[in-house]
Amino acid sequence: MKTFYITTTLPYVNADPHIGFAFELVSADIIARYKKLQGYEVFFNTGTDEHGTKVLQKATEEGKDPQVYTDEYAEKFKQLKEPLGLLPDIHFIRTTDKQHVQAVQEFWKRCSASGDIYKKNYRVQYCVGCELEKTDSELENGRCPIHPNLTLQTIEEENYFFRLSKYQEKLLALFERTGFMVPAFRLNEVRSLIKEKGLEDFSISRLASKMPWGVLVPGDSEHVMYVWFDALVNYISTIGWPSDMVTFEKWWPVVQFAGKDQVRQQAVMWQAMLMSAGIAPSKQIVIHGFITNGGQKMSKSLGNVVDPLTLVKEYGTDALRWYLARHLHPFEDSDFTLEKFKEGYNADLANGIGNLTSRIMKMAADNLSAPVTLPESSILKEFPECFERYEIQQSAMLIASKVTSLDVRIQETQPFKLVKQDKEKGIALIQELVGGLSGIARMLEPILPMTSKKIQMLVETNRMPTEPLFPRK
RNA sequence: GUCGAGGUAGCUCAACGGUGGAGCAGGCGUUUCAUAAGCGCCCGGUUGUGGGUUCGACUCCCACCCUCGACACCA
Repeated sequence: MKTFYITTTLPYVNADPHIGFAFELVSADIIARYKKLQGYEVFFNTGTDEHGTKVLQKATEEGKDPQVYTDEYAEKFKQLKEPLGLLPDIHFIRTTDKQHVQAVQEFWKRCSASGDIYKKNYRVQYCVGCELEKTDSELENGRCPIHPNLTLQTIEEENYFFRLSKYQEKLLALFERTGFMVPAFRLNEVRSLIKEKGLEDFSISRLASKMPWGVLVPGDSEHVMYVWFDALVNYISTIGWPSDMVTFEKWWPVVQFAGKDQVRQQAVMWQAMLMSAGIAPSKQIVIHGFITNGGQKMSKSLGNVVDPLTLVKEYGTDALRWYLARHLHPFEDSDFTLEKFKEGYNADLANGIGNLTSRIMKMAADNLSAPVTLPESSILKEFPECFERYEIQQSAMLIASKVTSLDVRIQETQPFKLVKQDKEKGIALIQELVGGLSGIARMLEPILPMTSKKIQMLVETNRMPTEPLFPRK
């Protein structure tokens, strides 16, 4: 059987799940479901990234043991499955899982054996005000934004480094592979950067005395692995590497979904790490954009983070999935507002799919003596092509246009009248419409699985819905 | 600053150099199978600005203005 392995990134557990991650999960889920329908055996992975400074910090703030803290958070993310309508057999890995930790240590050893890990002094900048280490991106004009009046201290410590520089040429060669990254312009960005600036080795450990919440470096208990190194390995540990190589070989390589802030980590660091460990690169990396809120960046500090679960509670799972699929650009940033969400819901779902189902199935229930037996209705041929290119929005738009064309067909042929004048012709027409509706249901399967099933059930039992599929809001 | 993408109808976006389109929103009309839903029509744009090439430019060239993204450990 053909196999297909797809994964999201693992969200870091220092904040509640937000709509951006829901977008990533649902997008990957739609592709996973599509592949299943195409006859593939599918492995769909997600999980939580649980080690590192920020988690330790958050746990300490809340007066919790980090393990307890991460257990709670992992549960929160696991519980997205139902409300987001994810495949029931989705795999959920935690970077604190024993099997993962062992895999990471083995992975380290492989890289080390390749001569790609070495010790070097590492300079960190330290803000006395925050009593925290600061990364360059956290600084403004070389100063801590919270304590701009204090001079940062430079602390040196010995860290392990990964020999990223060694893989520059190999990475560039990998990037030549067409379709390695979708959309291509993301790859062009890194490619030109590598060519201009080159790649420097990066630090992959921290002192355990300062930051104990991580995977121990094999053979050196004074060091803990930097959370990047640890987390990336999940993509192979989740499918059994290295203990179950049969399973691993069955699924690898992977199609990865990730946000645009992940390009470097997923396309450069992770691919180099795989090369070092002697493992084939990922199959494909698909980079999506961010969701803004009324044009503004969503962030905790701005307090404008959209909670996907609130939307699900009011509108339902498939309503959220529809919005994510139909109204967000797959690769660019898109804006979210409640008004737009509601507008889209009413236009596409209540007035569109929901209403069409009601009107067709009412005619069917009233006039057909038996459920329509369905010939293999043909699906628009552009439809699968959209998914192959990860153009989920396009596929949703095709469905919407199909809905409109059926509405027009009803208007033009007036089967509700015809059936009174020429019963035979009227019935034939209604059967045709039911067939069309069923075709829509089939196209909806990967995107709105529950709605698809509901419509198919109505067709099979020749009934109109007892209540609207999507009540108007 | 360097590199990249883009600025088109109120909003979101389409348009191989050949009379600027769609969806949503808004207005009018109309059908009754349907969720005050549907369908039709209308409204709506000197295509960022200024030059140039061309018989002809949203589309090519130059300049300028503006917006957004990337620029390494943001986990």
